[in-house]
Amino acid sequence: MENTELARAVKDSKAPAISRAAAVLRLLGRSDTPLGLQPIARELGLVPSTCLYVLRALAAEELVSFDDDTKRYALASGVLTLARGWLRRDTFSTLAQPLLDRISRDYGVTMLGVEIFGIDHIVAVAVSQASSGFQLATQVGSRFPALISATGRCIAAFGSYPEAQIKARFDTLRWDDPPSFAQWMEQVTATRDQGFGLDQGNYIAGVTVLAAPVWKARGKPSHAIVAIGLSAALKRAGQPELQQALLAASRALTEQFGG
Amino acid sequence: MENTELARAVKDSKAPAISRAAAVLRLLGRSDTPLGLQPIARELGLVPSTCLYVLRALAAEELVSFDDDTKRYALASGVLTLARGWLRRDTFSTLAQPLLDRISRDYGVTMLGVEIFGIDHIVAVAVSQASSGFQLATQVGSRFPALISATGRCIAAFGSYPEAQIKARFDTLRWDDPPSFAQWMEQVTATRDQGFGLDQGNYIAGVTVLAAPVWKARGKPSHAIVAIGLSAALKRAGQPELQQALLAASRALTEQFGG
DNA sequence: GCTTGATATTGCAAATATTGAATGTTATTC
DNA sequence: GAATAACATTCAATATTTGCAATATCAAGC
Repeated sequence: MENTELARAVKDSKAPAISRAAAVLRLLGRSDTPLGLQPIARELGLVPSTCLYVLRALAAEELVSFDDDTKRYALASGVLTLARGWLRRDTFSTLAQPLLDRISRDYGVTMLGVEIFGIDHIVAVAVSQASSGFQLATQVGSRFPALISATGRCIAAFGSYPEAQIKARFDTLRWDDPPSFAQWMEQVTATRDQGFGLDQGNYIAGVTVLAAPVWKARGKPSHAIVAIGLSAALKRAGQPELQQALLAASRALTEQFGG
Repeated sequence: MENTELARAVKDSKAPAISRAAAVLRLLGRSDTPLGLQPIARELGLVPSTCLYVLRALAAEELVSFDDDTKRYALASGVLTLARGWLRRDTFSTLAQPLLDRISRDYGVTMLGVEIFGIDHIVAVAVSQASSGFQLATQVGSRFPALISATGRCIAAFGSYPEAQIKARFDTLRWDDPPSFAQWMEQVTATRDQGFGLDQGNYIAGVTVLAAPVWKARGKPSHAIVAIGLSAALKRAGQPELQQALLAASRALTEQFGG
């Protein structure tokens, strides 16, 4: 479990309190309800007293809130203020946001701007929710495996990773309706030709996902923009146009951003 | 400076590394460019070697990024992932977002959902940028003094703070075009009657801000929703309707949320 | 209302993170 | 291009934090 990983991080680091603090913050972020001291300590394999000091320090920094009646801890909005510092300086999310908003509005889809972390994972750094109908809820900061869904096909297509490595990663993915590796590799090839990735109900049944890569520099794409909509709705309402809009936006972003 | 405050936090805490880490994160969040070890240590009054270990621990947790060529540190997207954990569980921002999006679209204004922290400060927890024209850039996580602008008038009007305390805070505010305290108190009274606060170019010249309070429980309002637009544009296009929309949304939120 | 089980909190000894000087490394100046 | 300055990094001694046990506090069950 995470316990052993945390134990290692604590051992190797010269500032173990920080590893513990980060683990606590992540645990609180994962939890759906505020947690008491004991559950936190137990889950992370920490000594309660140590855990208490960590929580107190985090509370003093306004990164966690403490309810004195229930003695429960939860994330506080201080984490948002940290995130703002990141957002403020991220060129991609700033440039992408208006484009995402427009496509989202024009086609009634949820749009994401994601940052690519190699073949490991992607993080949503800009979000524009579909205004109407079914909401496919994703927040800024959401993390996904790199090779999943439409973005995954882009990363495989344009990332020039050895096939063995891709296969190994591919085998760990969880889909609603998993494609075979062969099928998927065909789609990766198609992605290379078309310039965008397409996932029709594989990742989530009934949901179509399109993704187009964005380059900060030559080489592997650094980001992607993603459109997510109900397959039924997209069939009715101009998926071809959406594809063009997505491609145009991704090219514009590479232009401005990669400069 | 912050040095002395940090020094105190470090002394009092049983996990000083965490205070230092938080200070480092905030500094990196404030900075417009990545920073080297020395500037960080100097600014925060930390011993360089200690600061190095803090930065390494934060980097290992993916909360800061490290460029090995330039030896510079910056916030990493891990802070976004933490923020997501908070957003995911915040009822107000979830409920408010669609309402903000709609008003923003209908009236071409930038909409904020803010959380109120007593008479001290407010934090933007949901944002919907005006789609067109001049962008009044505010990100999720942005922090403002509690009594500034239209929200400030709401907090003064509905917060039942002693006037002396309000006056003391008021005197520390910075406005483009500062109202006198007497003028401002009149507007606070008007806010109590109308149910929403109005700032016409005081906070930012040429910009009109409206804010309506939202209650989680009886007593002081816990949140507010805020509309921000260019004064000239709002005069042309239905400020009265916007006021009604804002009031309706704030009442709906109090209903669902406070319910 | 008392007991029981659980939790949060404190004190103390031992392990170890912090410190400041020394060393290696890069960038800048002449 | 050498010398210098600033920087990042390592190292060993010590001041502190950590972990455990003991205590205090709380909630639930009988």
